[in-house]
Amino acid sequence: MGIYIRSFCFAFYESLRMSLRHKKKRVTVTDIAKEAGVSLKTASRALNNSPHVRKEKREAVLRAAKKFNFRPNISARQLASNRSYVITHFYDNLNTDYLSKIYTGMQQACHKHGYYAVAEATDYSRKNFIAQTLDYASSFNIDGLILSPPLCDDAKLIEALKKQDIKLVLISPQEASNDDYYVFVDEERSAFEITEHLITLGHENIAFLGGLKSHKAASDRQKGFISAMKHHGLNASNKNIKSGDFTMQSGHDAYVDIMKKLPEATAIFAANDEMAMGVIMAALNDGKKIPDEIAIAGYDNIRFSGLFWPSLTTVSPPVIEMANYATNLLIRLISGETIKNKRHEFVSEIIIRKSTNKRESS
Amino acid sequence: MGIYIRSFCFAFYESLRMSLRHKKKRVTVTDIAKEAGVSLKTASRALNNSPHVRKEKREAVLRAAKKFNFRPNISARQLASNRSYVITHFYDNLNTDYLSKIYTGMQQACHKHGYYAVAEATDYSRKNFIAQTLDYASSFNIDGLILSPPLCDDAKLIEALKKQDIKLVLISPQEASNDDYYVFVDEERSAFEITEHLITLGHENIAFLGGLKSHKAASDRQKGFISAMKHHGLNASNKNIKSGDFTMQSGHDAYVDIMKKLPEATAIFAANDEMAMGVIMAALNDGKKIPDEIAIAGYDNIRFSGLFWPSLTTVSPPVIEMANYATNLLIRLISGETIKNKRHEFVSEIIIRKSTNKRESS
DNA sequence: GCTTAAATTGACAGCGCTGTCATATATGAG
DNA sequence: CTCATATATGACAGCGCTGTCAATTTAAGC
Repeated sequence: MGIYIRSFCFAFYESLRMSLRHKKKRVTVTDIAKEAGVSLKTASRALNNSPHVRKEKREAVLRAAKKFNFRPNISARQLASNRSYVITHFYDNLNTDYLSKIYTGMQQACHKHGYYAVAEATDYSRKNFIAQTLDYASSFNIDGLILSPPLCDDAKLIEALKKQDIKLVLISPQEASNDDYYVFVDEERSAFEITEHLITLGHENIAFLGGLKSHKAASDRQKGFISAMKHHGLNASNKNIKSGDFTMQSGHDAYVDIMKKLPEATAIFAANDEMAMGVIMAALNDGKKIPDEIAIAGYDNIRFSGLFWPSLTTVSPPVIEMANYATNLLIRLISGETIKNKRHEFVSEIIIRKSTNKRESS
Repeated sequence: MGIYIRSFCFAFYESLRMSLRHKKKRVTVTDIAKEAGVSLKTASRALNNSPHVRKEKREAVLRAAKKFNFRPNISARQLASNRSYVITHFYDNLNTDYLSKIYTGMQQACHKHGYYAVAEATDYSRKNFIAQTLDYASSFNIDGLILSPPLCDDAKLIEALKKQDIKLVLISPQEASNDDYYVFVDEERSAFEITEHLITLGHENIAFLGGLKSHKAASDRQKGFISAMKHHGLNASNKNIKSGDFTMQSGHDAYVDIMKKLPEATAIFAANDEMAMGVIMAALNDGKKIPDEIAIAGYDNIRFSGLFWPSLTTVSPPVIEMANYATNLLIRLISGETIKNKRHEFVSEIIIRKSTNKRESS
């Protein structure tokens, strides 16, 4: 009985399966080659941009491919070349917002090159995590890996992957060794700019609400804040620099604290959006008008910051572009290209919304 | 929608590429067959759960497969069977939270059956949307499609896909025809339950904040609210039923309105989390203590509702499970199984947090 | 035990592409 | 113009699997 149910549930009935193959005629490289008057292999080379093809033949092939709306059969290519054309993003992170953006960027790049993008959740806390990851990557014959925080900061994992000759590109590592390929964003600069935005609006008493010391991004943001303040001859000291733990609640508490010790503050810049939202709630609770009596800025541009009310001025890291770039880089690595610049820096966008400015500009 | 793969746009240098093939010996079906003492084809059948294999042989094959840690080569299988083993989720929705959950559920099911899960953003507003989608699905040889709102409510699209003999399963369609396969969630029941939760806490004057009439889910939620109130002999009329537009701002405005017309209200149930958050902010602004003076419940369990402060009591639809079920269903359809139950109903979980209850239970 | 139908098994081709390697053609030096 | 070298091209095998179909074994019926 148990067995019957089991096989009933999971069996793939061969006989039934057969009936549903659709025999749509596929355009193959052979067709293209025939049309262009070259050999199969030359057509293949032209389609893969091999440099060893004469210009006229290449053009003839590409013309034929276009005419027939040719799409290479990915499976056949995979099988023949012993590559999977799959790029996987390993993550251990619950921020779906961030993950989706990475996936989108990967997909953009993958599409362009005939690769598949796959996102794979891992459980970083497992003890045999590295072994499992290696097993996965090799048994699925993954061509390349994208690693995001916190995985991209695990030196052991990275070393193990490199030893297996798996190409990888890191997104926003806290610190990267000289032979890692990675993309990152200049947090300090963005923090500088958004602070400057507040200063430009006329604020002079601006408080900064930082995060955990161990979090490199948070301290970079703090540096940016300080240098912007100093650059404009304003005060940046313990008096107006507080720290929280990145939760909304801590933003709320920080507001109360700030207003006690620095009642003249007219603007607060929090190192992440959630704390900024906590600040907003506390400020509203306190009867303050936003942004007239107090302006508030955040960091990260989480999805909710645009839906929040009032909508939140914040810093938006170009995650999609970063993932796109990282994936392109990875594909070039896989293809065997030699790449001089192992790192690429991105700059975030400042998104001005109603929590600092009445006229929303985003 | 990045529909066209142009692998030839960017150079893959053949000569360089050659150098990096790693010759790791793969375990193939042939190895398994040899080990198990059967033919290649029998091994293949056993591995694919074909019913036409004797028990002892099947077991021998599976034992051998396990021993060698065999993983079938997906590309070869794709090529030989003219199927892609790819299931794609087409969406046009910016709610990354929701999308990630669907992807997770799809992946769980896909993993189990050796399929790949792919998520593909589409641009529903394009005029040749249907043609492009069909083109994509057929040129990538997609085996099956998952459609979520709003795509799953486009009768024309669905009809066109069916005509192409592409299997599909819908997630939460507003209304589905009799021959669609779909999963859905009982909104009315969950709304009933969460209303009952408020009633159990002792609330008698409960206001409901609904959404747009055109939104079927919103009106189902309203029905659930009304029947729970009536069931407990409480009033549910125009006096305590308001409507908003699903934004935080509208939640805020509704709170003000409710307090004007129904000052004795001690609880508000909003038809989505964003409005509930707007209500919370307005209530805090109004000097009310949550949940002591006013309890607030939402719907959807968006990621932020757990991070919000106070955290929000809400209804959590089992999106991952739904996507998992839908994908399993799809795979069975692809495999040619005949399925009696075309629809499957899910029930949401009520998540009780601090906006209604001091002792958070989640 | 014999006949017939059903279930099980295996030999083999071939999916569409790329790697290999041998051949052909172009280029350059003398 | 010739030979050496670099470059371009093509024939062919085979990646690992599944579909086909024919051969074989088993079960069923009498």
